[in-house]
Order: sequence, then C-alpha cells, then structure tokens
Amino acid sequence: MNLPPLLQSFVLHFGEMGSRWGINRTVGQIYALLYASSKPLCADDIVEALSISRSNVSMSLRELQAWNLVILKHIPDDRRDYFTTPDDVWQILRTLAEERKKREVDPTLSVLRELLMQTPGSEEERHAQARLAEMQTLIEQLTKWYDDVKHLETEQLATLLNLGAKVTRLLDAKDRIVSLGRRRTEPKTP
Amino acid sequence: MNLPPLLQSFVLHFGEMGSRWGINRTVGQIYALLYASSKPLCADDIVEALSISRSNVSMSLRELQAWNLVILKHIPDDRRDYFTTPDDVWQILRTLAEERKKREVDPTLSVLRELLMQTPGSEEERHAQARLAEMQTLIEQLTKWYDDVKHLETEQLATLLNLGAKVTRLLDAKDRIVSLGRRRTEPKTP
DNA sequence: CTCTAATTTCAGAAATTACTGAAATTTATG
DNA sequence: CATAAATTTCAGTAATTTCTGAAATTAGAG
Repeated sequence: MNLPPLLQSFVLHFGEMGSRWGINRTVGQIYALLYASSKPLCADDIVEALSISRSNVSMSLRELQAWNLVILKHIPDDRRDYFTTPDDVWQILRTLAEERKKREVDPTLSVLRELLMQTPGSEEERHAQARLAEMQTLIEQLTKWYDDVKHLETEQLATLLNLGAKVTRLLDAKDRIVSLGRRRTEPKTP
Repeated sequence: MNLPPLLQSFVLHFGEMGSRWGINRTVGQIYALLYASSKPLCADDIVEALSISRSNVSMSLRELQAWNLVILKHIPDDRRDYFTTPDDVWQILRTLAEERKKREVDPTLSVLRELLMQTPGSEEERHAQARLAEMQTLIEQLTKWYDDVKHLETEQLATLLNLGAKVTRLLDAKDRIVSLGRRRTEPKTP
C-alpha cells in the first residue's frame, strides 16, 4: 500500500471497522479510498493503491455497486471504468439507511409477520408469539418513522436533528397555544 | 435442536441474520431463544435447545453480557445461572443503540478527529481532509441528536416517532404563531 | 469480423472466525 | 476446608469467508 499517510490511516481504519459494519476489509478500504480521493479511480488504480488482486477489486466494486454506494464514471477517450462515491454525505446516509433497512430489517419483519399468522400450539408458543408481536410493533413504529422522514430535504432533516428532544417541548407549547386559542373562542370546551 | 416449530423458526432466523448484524450465528440464536422464552434459561437448557456445546454457550453468553443484552437471574435453591433478556423492547432498543454507537461510531469519530488535527502534506491530503471533515460534521450532528433523544422516556420517544416529518410542519406553525404574537405587541420588528 | 484491452468468473489456497472437548478454575455447601 | 457442581479457558479442529491467479467473457476500435 503506497498512499499519503493521512489517506492510508483513513483507509486502514475503514478496513478494520468493516467487519463490525458487516462488510469485509477490502470493501471497506476501497470505499474509504474512493470517498477521500479527489478524482475517480479505475480498478487498476485501486489495485496499486491497496496492493490487492485485480479480481478482488472487481468483486468488491460489484459489492459496493450492489449497495449503491459507488458511482460509475467514464473519462473521454478511456475505455476503463472509473468509480467515485456520491459527493453529498447526506445522500450517502440516505442510501446507507435504505440498504441496511432492506438487508437487516425487512427480512426480520417479514418473518415476524409470517410467524404471527400461525396458530400457537402450546402455552410456550403463545408466549413466544406475544414477544414477537412486541418486537414487530416496535420495528413497525421505527420503520414508519423512517419512511416518513426519509423524504425530507437535507435542510429539513438537519432542522429535525437540531431540534432533537426539544420537539416534545415544542409539542407541549403548541398544545398550550392551541388550547389557549380554543379557550378564547370556545370557552366551554374541556 | 428440539423446539416448538414457531420458536425454532424464530431462533433460526436470528441465527441467519446474525452475520448481517455483525454477531455470529450462535449468539443470535441464543438471544432469540432467551427473548422468546417465557422463563429464564440456564446454560444447559440452551445446550439442549440448540444442540451446541456447553463451552460455546458459555462464550456466547459472555458476548451477550458484554452487549448488556442479557440479564443474569438466580432461582432460589439452584446454584446455576439463569438468563433472560429485558422485558421492555424500548429498553432493548436503547441498549442496542448505545452499544452499536460505542463499537461502530465512536472509534471512527475519534480517528477522524485525530486525522483532522494533522497538517496536510499535499493537495491530495488537503482534499481528503475536507472530505473527512464533511463526514465528521455529519456524524457529529447525528450523535448530537442521539445524545439528546436517548434520555427521553418511552412515551415521549413514541410521540416523537409518531410525529415523524410532521415536526417540520409543526415548527413552521410555531414560527407563524410566534411572529403573529410578536406582530401584535411589537409591530415594527421585521 | 478480428484483435486487444478491460472486466468478470471461479476453483482452489489462505486467512479468519467459530466451535468443541478436555482440563482448569471458580463457587457454593456441608 | 473438602467436595461437588457449575462455569470458564484454551488448544486444536472445523467451518466459513476472503482472496488470488488463471481462464473465460465482454466490449470497443479498427
């Protein structure tokens, strides 16, 4: 591996974290490299930068493409494929969320739904179903929130983040204001 | 493995998903089993239920304890250790979020901070730093939101989830109400 | 259509991770 | 403190995942 020290540290870190994030070392390293590079790289650039085999690069790029984390670019008068990551980190976040949901949450939700359709054959199964139902409810609440929020523009999303827990206070304030308004016009409503 | 069919399907699914979630099969299976069981289980119960070795159970339980996902219980006049998961799925969610943040996000944030302290030695490094800075900003916004929201009670958290994107509309409404109020008392403020 | 560059596929090797059984250690009890 | 039950450790093995090099395929230029 022959990279500027800063880039190398970043790439190595992403490689190490890869396993915790459920991707492998090479995929993590390639993503980090593409993310931090100032221009698109072709497969052979990656082979050289990371000292790994050409076929490994090919398979890892395919994996990154399956995750929609990488963009294919073409350079005039050059038949090779060049790759970058999207510029906008918020867009990257959205993609990551979408793909992880698809791979890590949706299959579980569908298993839960299926198992909750069954008629329990014993007290033990009846209890298990009750627990699965709790899990299902939680996951559905979370995904419903996600489906709602994912359409927001970056600016609105940032606003929502900055609000954080203040939202609940805001909600209280709104309730007070509304009920105040109501009291003025409809004084007899509870 | 000798379990009621429903429980078995659930356990096997968690085992399979394990790799995507960054835990191994056995750990996933044991968690699922404990989660869905109506009473605490001891190590030998798990050995029998999942047909795996006693030492594997021991190591996997240790792993689950490191994640704070499992509770150690004692039954009177029985020296064996019994295990369950917390009852409250919201509490489980909180624990999961906290542990994943600790393992998957914090180390990256600390690497980013360190690399952004360095003086870039080339134009390529300067560009890389700019990209790392974008990533850092995003992660810090997200973790700031998380730190804010994690203290909320379950009920408030559920409220926040139910609001979803409506928060931004609510915020607009509040702005209008406030500026309306201001106009009445301070008509010359822009 | 032919030639060549670029990319992909895939069988096997290498590396890593998970699992087991035996031995060691810890813990509770009389 | 001796004993037995429960649990943990760990070295070796099994299973899985990752990676490579060679061969096959695809795509572009002439």
